[in-house]
Amino acid sequence: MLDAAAETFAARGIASSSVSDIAHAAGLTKGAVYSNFDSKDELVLTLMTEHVLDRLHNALAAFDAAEDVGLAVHDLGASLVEAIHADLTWQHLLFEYCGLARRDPTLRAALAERRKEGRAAVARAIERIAAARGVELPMPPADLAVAMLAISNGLALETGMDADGVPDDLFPRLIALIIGQ
Amino acid sequence: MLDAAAETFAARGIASSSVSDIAHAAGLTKGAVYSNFDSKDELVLTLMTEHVLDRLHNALAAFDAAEDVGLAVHDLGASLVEAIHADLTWQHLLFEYCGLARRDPTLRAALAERRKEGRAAVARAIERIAAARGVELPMPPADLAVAMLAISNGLALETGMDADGVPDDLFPRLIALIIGQ
DNA sequence: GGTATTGGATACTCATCAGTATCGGGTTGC
DNA sequence: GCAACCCGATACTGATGAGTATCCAATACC
Repeated sequence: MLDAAAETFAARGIASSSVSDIAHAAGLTKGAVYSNFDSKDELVLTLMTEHVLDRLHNALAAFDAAEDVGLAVHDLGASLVEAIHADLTWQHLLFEYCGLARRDPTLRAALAERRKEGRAAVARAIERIAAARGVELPMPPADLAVAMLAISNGLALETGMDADGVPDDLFPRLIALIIGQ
Repeated sequence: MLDAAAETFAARGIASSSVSDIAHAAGLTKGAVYSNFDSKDELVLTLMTEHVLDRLHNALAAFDAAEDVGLAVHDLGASLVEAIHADLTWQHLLFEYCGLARRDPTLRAALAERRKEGRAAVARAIERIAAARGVELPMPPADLAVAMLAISNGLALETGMDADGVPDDLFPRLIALIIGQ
């Protein structure tokens, strides 16, 4: 059900997907949706929350792998880029969701909360890796976390507008410059 | 008329603004809109095109000012940040527009074209400034232009999700690190 | 001064979509 | 076996919004 919703949203966007569309994609009807969720909004919220947690989990796993296996910072960036590419559609969904949240105080608060947690988790991961490798960070881990997320999202946005001209390895190159190798 | 549309879009978003809303904001009615534009889509396209050109023009003016007055790179970044802050709403409109374009091949092509031009203009400005100051760029100007636009947009996105935790001066600090002072 | 043109108003149509009410059929518990 | 209960289907409602048809008035043009 949530999978069907995810597919539909990916194909048509959140706002342009009707509840019927979603139900149909799941091989069911509207009634089924409304017997599982109170409203379309709740469905969206559930789906996004779940996926955001997934993404965060994956990203942190990548960090941990980097720590364990001893990848260079550059390679870590590359592996993140790969994840981003595979997940471009999702990132664009997040952008739309972000736009929706702007006009809905409840949603906005919920999103801000989760985002804070996500940033904090990334910040801790950065700090851990830096400590493990003896890397001197050029700014507080929290700011660095914001920067990494922003660059990742910004590049995804740019890719969405015009995929040519956004080199695949731009992200790791930027990270390397910011970290100072 | 376009001003009214811009205000309405800023307040309610593009998709959630009805043609009546826009007309009303202009002190007119739907008929007036449809006697000036063939469709809502055309109105949106006109408005966004115009505003994108404005933004580009302003950004380039900022670059030129930097060159003339001899601001440090850091200060240039700060002045850009100011422009971004003032224009946050607009940037969020661009994100929504970008999402709309994803599902409309015509729109997508138009947006990609304008984006390419914008990036090229920024790249030329960067190259010019670097040459004027004898700064050695860490990567091709084109890539640097993409990076700057991406970081600016990424930070705007992040600010939209949770304004706290995105320091005002993060952008110039990142630029400084990337350029290497 | 009279006619054509244009910018805008009013009042529709038509489609879409969130949400509701109600019904059926299968499963679970007794 | 029977009753309570879900889960899902069907068939609505009500609202909204894009787009259209038509009319009106003011201005421009001859």
